[in-house]
Amino acid sequence: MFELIKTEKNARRGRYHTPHGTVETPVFMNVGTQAAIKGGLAADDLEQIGCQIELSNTYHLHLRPGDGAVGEMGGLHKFMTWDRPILTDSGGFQVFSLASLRKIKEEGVTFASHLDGRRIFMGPEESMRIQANLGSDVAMAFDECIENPSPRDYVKTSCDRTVRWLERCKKALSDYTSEENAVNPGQVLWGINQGGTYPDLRVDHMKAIAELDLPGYAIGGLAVGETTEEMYEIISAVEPYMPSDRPRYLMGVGTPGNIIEAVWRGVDFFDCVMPARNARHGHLHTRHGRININNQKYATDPLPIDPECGCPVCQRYSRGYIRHLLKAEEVLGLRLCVMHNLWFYNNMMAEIRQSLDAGCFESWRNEHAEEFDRRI
RNA sequence: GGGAGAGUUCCCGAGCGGCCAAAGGGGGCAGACUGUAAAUCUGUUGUCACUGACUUCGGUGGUCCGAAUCCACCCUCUCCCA
Repeated sequence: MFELIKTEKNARRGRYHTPHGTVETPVFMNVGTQAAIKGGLAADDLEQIGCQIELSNTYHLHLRPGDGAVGEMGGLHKFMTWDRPILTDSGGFQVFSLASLRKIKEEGVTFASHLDGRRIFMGPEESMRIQANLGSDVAMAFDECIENPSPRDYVKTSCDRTVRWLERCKKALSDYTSEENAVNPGQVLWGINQGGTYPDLRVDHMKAIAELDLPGYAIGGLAVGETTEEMYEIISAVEPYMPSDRPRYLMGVGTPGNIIEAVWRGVDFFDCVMPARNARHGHLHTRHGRININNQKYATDPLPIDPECGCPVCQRYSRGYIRHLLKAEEVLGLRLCVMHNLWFYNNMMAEIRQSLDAGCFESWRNEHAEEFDRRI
C-alpha cells in the first residue's frame, strides 16, 4: 500500500508498506542480483549504508541455487538474512541482456542458460512461480525489455503481448500467493510499461496495464540505447497516465542526475547496477562529481574519496590507500568502493526526501543534479 | 683455466637479412559501463615539427643496396668440466 505524503509539482514524497516493513520514497533499491551485493557487502553492511530495500533477480536465482532451494530455506529474506523489503525482477531484463541466447513466443521465452547452455523456459506463470518461491515483497511482471531504438511495428507487437503476459502474471501470482504454504502471502505484483521511444505507444500501453489495477507500476525499457533526453521525454509522456495513488518505479536508472530528474518528473522507486559496477571499476561519486580513483594523481592522496561524505569509508580510508587496494586486486578495495558509492546513492535519496519534506526540492535539484554527474 | 648457451623496447618474451618501432603476455596510463553473462570490456604504451622523420634490439667495428637478424673483437650473465 502506498501513501502519498507530499508533492512538489510532479515530484512526490511517499511511503510504501510491505510485509517486511515500510519504505520511504523516493528510494533507491540496492541491487543484489544473485542474492548478494557484488563487491562483498553483507547484510550488516546494507544496514550501514542506509539500504531500505534490496533487489534480486528471478532468472539468476532460478538457475542458481534454484528457487526451489531458496523456497525450502524459507524464502529470500531468511536465505540472505535480510528481513526488510525485497523486490525481485522478473527475468524480463534478461530477455534484453541475453538477447543472443533466447527466443520469444506467445507462451514465453526460451533461454539457453548462460551458465551451461541448457534450455530454460520462462513465461509469465514460470516467472511468478519462481518469484513466489523466492518470497519477495514485490514481484515484477514478466515483460520483454525492448532494445532502443526498435521498429515501431515490433514495439507494438511486443507491447500487446506484454499486456497479455501481465494478465497471466496477475492470475498466476494470486493463485500462488493464496496457496496454504505460500512463502510470502503478502507478495504483490507490479506492472511494467513498455513502448520503446514512441510516446503514443507508451501511453496506450500504460492505459492498458493501468486497467489491471495493480499495486504498483514501473517504466521499463529505458536507458537501453536511447538518449537521455528521449528518456526524460518518455517519462514525462507516461507519467500523467500512471495512477497517482500507486508507486512508480523507473527500472534500471540511473546516474545520480538521471534519478534526480526522474524524481522531478514524478518517479518514486529506482534501481541501478551503476553505482556498484562503477565502484568496482574505481569510478566513485563525490558531491562535486565523479572521480576515477585509479588515476595516477590519487596515488599519494591522503584525502578520503569525498571529504564532504559521511560514509564509513570516508571516515577512515584515504584515496591513496584505496587506489593501492584496487591496483593490487585486494577484495577490500572493491568492498570499500562499493560501500562508498551505495552510501552516496542512498544518502542522495535521503537528501531528496528531506528537501521534499521541506518543500525545497526544486532548488536542491538545481544545485546538485548536474554537478553529481560531472566527471572530475 | 676449458667448453656450451644467452643478452630485444618498463618487465617477461617472440623475431633470426628487407613486409620491424619490432608478435604475445604482464605492468603502466586513460576511457566505457544505466531492471548485472561485467573484480568486465576498449584504447594506448620509443621520440618528434607525428598520413612523415628520427633514435632503438649489451658495446665497438665490419659485410651488404639494406642488419635486432651475418662476421670479428670486447663486456656481462647462466650452465657444464677442471
